[in-house]
Amino acid sequence: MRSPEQLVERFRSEGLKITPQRQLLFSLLHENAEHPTAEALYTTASAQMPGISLRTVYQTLTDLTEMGELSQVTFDGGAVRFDPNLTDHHHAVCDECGAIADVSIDHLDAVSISEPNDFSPSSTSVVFHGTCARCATPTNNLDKPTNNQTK
Amino acid sequence: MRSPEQLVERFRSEGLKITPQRQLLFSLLHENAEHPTAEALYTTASAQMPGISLRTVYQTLTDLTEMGELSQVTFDGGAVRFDPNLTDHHHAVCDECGAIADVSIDHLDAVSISEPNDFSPSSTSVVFHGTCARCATPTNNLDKPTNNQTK
DNA sequence: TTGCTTATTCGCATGATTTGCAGATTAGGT
DNA sequence: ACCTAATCTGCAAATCATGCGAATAAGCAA
Repeated sequence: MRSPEQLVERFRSEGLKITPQRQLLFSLLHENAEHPTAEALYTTASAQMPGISLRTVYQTLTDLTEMGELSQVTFDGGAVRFDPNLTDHHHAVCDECGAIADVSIDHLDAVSISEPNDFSPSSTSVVFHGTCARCATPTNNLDKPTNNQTK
Repeated sequence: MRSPEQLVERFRSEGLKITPQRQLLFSLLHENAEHPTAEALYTTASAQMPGISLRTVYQTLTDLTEMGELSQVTFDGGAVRFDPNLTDHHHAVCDECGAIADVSIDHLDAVSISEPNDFSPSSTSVVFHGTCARCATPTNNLDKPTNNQTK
C-alpha cells in the first residue's frame, strides 16, 4: 500500500473525498505488518476516533482492495485479514499465538506441478505453519502476545 | 479417508454407532475429489435420504476431521471444504470455474524461507491459482461445469 | 424379541463475519 | 455561504457454522 500522503493524492485525483475516517485508516494500515482483521482495525480506529462505524471500516478496506492498494488473505477459515504489503511474499502462521508473518521464499521457481499436467497456474501462494521465534523461545514466556488464532 | 467398510470397523471399535446417515456420508465422501462444502454434501445426501439434517452433516464431517479421516481446507475466505485425500498433496484452484484439483508437487523441499530466519515451519502448503484444462480448452465450452467459485 | 442405555439425530436458536440499504452528514467546489 | 454528490452510519439481512435440548434409534443383554 502506498503512503497515506500518496493515497490522499490518488483519492483526490479520482474525485474521491478525503474524510477523517479514511485518513485514520490510511495511517493505521501504513506499513502495518500485523495482517489485521476488519474488527481489529475497527477496535484500534475506535480508540482514536470514537463513533467511527464498523461499516465504514469494511467499506474503506473494500475500496482499497479494489484499488489494488491492499490484498486480502484468509487462513484456516477465519475472518479476512488485510495486507498492505504489495511486494511478492508469502506467509508463516504461528500455531501457538496465531501471529502471521510475511516471508520471502527462495527457490519457489523450482516448484512445479507433477500431477496432473493440464493445469496452467498463474500464481502460487505458500503458507507455512509452525512456531514463531517468540513462541519457540522458552524464556520470555511472560510477554507473549495473546493468542490471535483465526479459529 | 479410509473405505466405508474400514470406517464402519473403526467406528464400531470405538464404541460409536453405525447409523444410516453416517453410512451415506461415508460413501459420498469415499474417493470424492471434488472438495465439497458441507452444504454441497447436504444437497447430495438429501437426494438419497430426504430428511437428513444439515446439522448431522456438519456433525459427521467434524467427527471425521477429528478422527483424522478428513482434512478441511478453505480458499479465499469461502466455506470450508472437505478433503478425504490424506496423501501428501496440494491444491490448484481454477479461477474460471472454481474447481479445485489435488496436485502433487516436485521440488517442494527446495523451497525455504529466506526472510525472516527465525520461524520454524512444521508444514508447508501450496495453492496454485490459474486455469484448469477444461476451461482452457476453447472447444467444449458447452459442457463446462457451473461456476463453483468460493467467492 | 423385548427392553435398556446412551450415542445420534434433528431443529432451532445463536454467534461470527460480511454486505445491502436508506437516510443523515459532510467534503469540496461554485 | 451554498449545492451536490460522495460518504458515513446504523440496522437489517445473508452466509456459514456451532451449541443445546428433546426426540429417536443403535447395539447390547437377557
